[in-house]
Amino acid sequence: MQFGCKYTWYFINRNNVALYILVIMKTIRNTASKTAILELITHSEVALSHVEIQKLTGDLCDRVTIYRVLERLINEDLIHKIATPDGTVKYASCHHHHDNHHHIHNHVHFSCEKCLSVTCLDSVEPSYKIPDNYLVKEVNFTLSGLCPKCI
Amino acid sequence: MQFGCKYTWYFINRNNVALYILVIMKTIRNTASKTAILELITHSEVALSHVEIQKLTGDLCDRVTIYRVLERLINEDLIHKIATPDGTVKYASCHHHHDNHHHIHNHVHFSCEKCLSVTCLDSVEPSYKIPDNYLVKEVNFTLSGLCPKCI
DNA sequence: TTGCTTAATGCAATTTGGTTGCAAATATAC
DNA sequence: GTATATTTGCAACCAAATTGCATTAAGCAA
Repeated sequence: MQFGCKYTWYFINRNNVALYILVIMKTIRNTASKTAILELITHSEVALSHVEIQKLTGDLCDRVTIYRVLERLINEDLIHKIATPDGTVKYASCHHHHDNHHHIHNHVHFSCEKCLSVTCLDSVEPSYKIPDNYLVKEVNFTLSGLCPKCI
Repeated sequence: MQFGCKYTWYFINRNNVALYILVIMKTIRNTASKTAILELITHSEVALSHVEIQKLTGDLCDRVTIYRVLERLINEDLIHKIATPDGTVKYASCHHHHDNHHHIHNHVHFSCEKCLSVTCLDSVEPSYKIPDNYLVKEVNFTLSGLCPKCI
């Protein structure tokens, strides 16, 4: 069998049933839009919304492309999505402050109600207790109020 | 001066300027839509979105009315708004578990990534430390993963 | 370098979520 | 019951996000 893209065959034998699994590997491409948007987010002090990215990139690319690039960057684990308490979606770069014991992704953010900025608080480590019939995979901790600049 | 609704006059004297302030008291009315929507939210195990409320109420009222009723219920402090990690807005009834020391409104929720349900975790009390150049007014703590039903 | 394959983009159209203005309906006080 | 202001329904509007499809271009191999 021949394919133009990269692929691998896996073989497993389960319950006397032979399975050949074809894994097609999608090659991720680097484009001008993608690198520019990632640059913007990683160099920004605060988390950025789609409209903010659109204004900052100007006519670099279509707004639909921005959506698709953001989606890809999330899949590649280069950025993460933040929802502010009012439901606005923002994007920030990942710093990978994982909980070493349980490999839980921690997101600690501060959302200023005055200037509407969202900042990652990498130094803050929240602690909590939860009934063990829940499986926690991600911790999303958003504090809101006034940031140092607006206080 | 005469008004059909309730009102009070306040008088203050500040910097040699006399101010008469008229405070008009809006009377809140109970309607079929309002009671039905509040019933729905208070009796629901999980937080509900606008579309979910719309489906559950059927043709009880217009979708605009739902928005306006929800807004009023929030103002009356009977329900509160929750933003899930992906940016979806949901509504749940208030249980008033305030932080006794700082009078900060605590919102602790669990968001299931499989059934997309959002539940209030009233028993969980997160602890944290934050640089004191921030003024924290509200704490929004959302854990995500798998809920007991989906585990 | 050239050509091939498939990922990524642009554009238009569409869907979804939420808001606003205004006339009509209705809850509450008297 | 009547008066009055609140609430509702409807239509229109707006912004945010998604989808389909033809076109463009990134990256691999020869």
